[in-house]
Amino acid sequence: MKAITITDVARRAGVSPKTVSRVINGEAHVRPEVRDMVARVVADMNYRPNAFARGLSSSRSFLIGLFFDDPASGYAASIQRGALERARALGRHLVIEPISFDRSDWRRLLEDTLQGLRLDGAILTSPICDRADLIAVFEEHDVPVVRIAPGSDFDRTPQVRMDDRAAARTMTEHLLSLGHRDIAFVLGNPKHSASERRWLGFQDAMTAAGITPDPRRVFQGDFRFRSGLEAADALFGTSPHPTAVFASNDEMALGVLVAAMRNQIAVPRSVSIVGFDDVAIARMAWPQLTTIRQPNFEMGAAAIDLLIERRNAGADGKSETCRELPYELVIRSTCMPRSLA
Amino acid sequence: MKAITITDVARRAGVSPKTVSRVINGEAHVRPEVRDMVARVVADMNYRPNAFARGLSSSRSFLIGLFFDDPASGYAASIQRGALERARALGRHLVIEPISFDRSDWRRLLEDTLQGLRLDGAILTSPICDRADLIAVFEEHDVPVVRIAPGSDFDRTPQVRMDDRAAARTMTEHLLSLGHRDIAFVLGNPKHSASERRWLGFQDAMTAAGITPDPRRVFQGDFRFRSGLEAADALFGTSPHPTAVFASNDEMALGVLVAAMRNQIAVPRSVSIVGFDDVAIARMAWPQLTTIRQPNFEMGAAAIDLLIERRNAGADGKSETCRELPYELVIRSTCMPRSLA
DNA sequence: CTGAAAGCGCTTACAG
DNA sequence: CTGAAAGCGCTTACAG
Repeated sequence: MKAITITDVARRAGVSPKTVSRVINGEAHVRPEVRDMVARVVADMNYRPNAFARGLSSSRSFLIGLFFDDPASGYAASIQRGALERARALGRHLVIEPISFDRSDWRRLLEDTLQGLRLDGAILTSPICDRADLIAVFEEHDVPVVRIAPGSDFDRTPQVRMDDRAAARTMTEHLLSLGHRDIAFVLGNPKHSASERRWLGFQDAMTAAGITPDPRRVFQGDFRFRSGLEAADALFGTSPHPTAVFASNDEMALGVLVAAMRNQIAVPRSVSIVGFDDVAIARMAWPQLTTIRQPNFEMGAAAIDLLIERRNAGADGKSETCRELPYELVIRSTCMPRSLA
Repeated sequence: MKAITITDVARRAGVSPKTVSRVINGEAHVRPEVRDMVARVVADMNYRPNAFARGLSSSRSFLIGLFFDDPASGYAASIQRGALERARALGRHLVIEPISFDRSDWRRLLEDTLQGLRLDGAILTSPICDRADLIAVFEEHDVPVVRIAPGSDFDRTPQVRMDDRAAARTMTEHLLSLGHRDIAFVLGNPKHSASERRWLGFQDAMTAAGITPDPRRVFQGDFRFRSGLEAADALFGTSPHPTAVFASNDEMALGVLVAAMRNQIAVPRSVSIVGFDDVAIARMAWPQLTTIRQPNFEMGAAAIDLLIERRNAGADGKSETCRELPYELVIRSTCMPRSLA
């Protein structure tokens, strides 16, 4: 199948290739009747511009890179899906790129990609979005970056975020409103800046309620199931055990839930458990997990929007630099008022 | 930062651009000392070929498309990860493309991609890999395809698979060896050809053991958690309930597990439950799920291998057309001998 | 084994 | 508002 080129279209339409180019790129300065006519020929001939020719002459690639540390995590998957749908709707393609800082040649690999692919933009997710040396590489190669949930250098790039601290505070207040006072907290992976924000939000609410969190009720986790399980095994080994546990994400909350079962502690009758994220597995547990819904899909889509707006606004033009998306407290079945315990 | 071109390298090395091209592409017919010298200049100058110029002149893109129906499923995520790692190791980039047959213009969207991006190859996953009209579009555009776990038209494209039928038979034999005779089966989503193969494997083992599966113990599911839950609620409403349940994937097995808990049926004491896939959540349940490990990561990587081998072999050359990967029975904690029940 | 010429299919920069 | 010319940075096809 021989591909149709812009020259074929121009010949058939009786105009120059440049005019066809103007029409397909929606540029101004084409008489309406010419525009319509050319558009009709384009559709008739089923013409599609060659992305490589376009990229070569204009150094626009229509390719957006999504950079991940661990592309297989549930967190990454939902962001990816949001970015994917929006990118396709806007005629861009999404290239997935893993970054491994373990490899000493990560920088060379990245530069290969950046120089070879001439990405129109890049999306950086947590935790790699907080590496200043990484961002610098993108800056050197003039690739616009949007970061999702960064924890520092807020003025350096546009960003998409949600208020983890307020969300954790809301969740803690929910537990307090149920009468809980002895609340354990499982910290998230310290590499992710969100971990600290969630911990601060927990403290905010406790302090406001006149409670000083007990250090013996705080456990270091890493956002993985196993760490929640181990924290909770330690927790339930003490007597009395806390009446509620706030895990910094759902996967760890599930670990806490399993530990409770192993230790024959009824949930929520004897202990309330809450998570954070609202990933799919929150509804596959029994009881179903009370959690905070984090709008990952929407954050992925918003990151694409910011990148495109930026591009359309031009280097000088002003465009949005921070989009904050709302969270939501999702009450399901792992909590119960303390007085009924 | 002005990019370095092949001409810059050629000038510095005192050779023609064509010779540099030969070196970076590893072509034959370059004197070893020239090759080494040029390679040194390339490294010194930190030269990286422009993918668009390359693509435009050679119609090779170094881009491989991974096509999904539902890119957010856990199944898709692990295949993606395998494909991603192997593709990057071989200097290819992975573009993720969703296909929605719900949209009447799916074909046009796909053709835009195929003609615009000139993919070097495409990986099709289940269930879309069994759509003959989809495969035809790739054929028309001369894009080599490798399918993962197809259910028909085996001679049409190279493929990566595992023996679902034998795996299901193995799992069933495990249950039979524990003394179970009254085994319920939850069917998978009929759109996926693997669903039927698993069902056949179950029947194989039952028949070989002289048992005719009871139709009232067979439930239609769709691979989603909820369908497992609903099937099992029906199941546990009967008396006596089966002593074992084989769900066609882990997510549904988790649904069965939750249903058992809701119905106060002890697992595995009163009922054994097994799944299929060995996704991450199989270990986040309590008790941990006995299942079949499906090598998704390896299948994604193998698909890339087949695509590259094919390309290197040329249109006429022979290359591998079917790679079957091994499964594994993973015994965890949701099963128990029937005699102890 | 090596290179000069032409071309891939667009867009940029300019002219009118 | 429209177009002719040149060029993007490689590789192909050919010659020697």
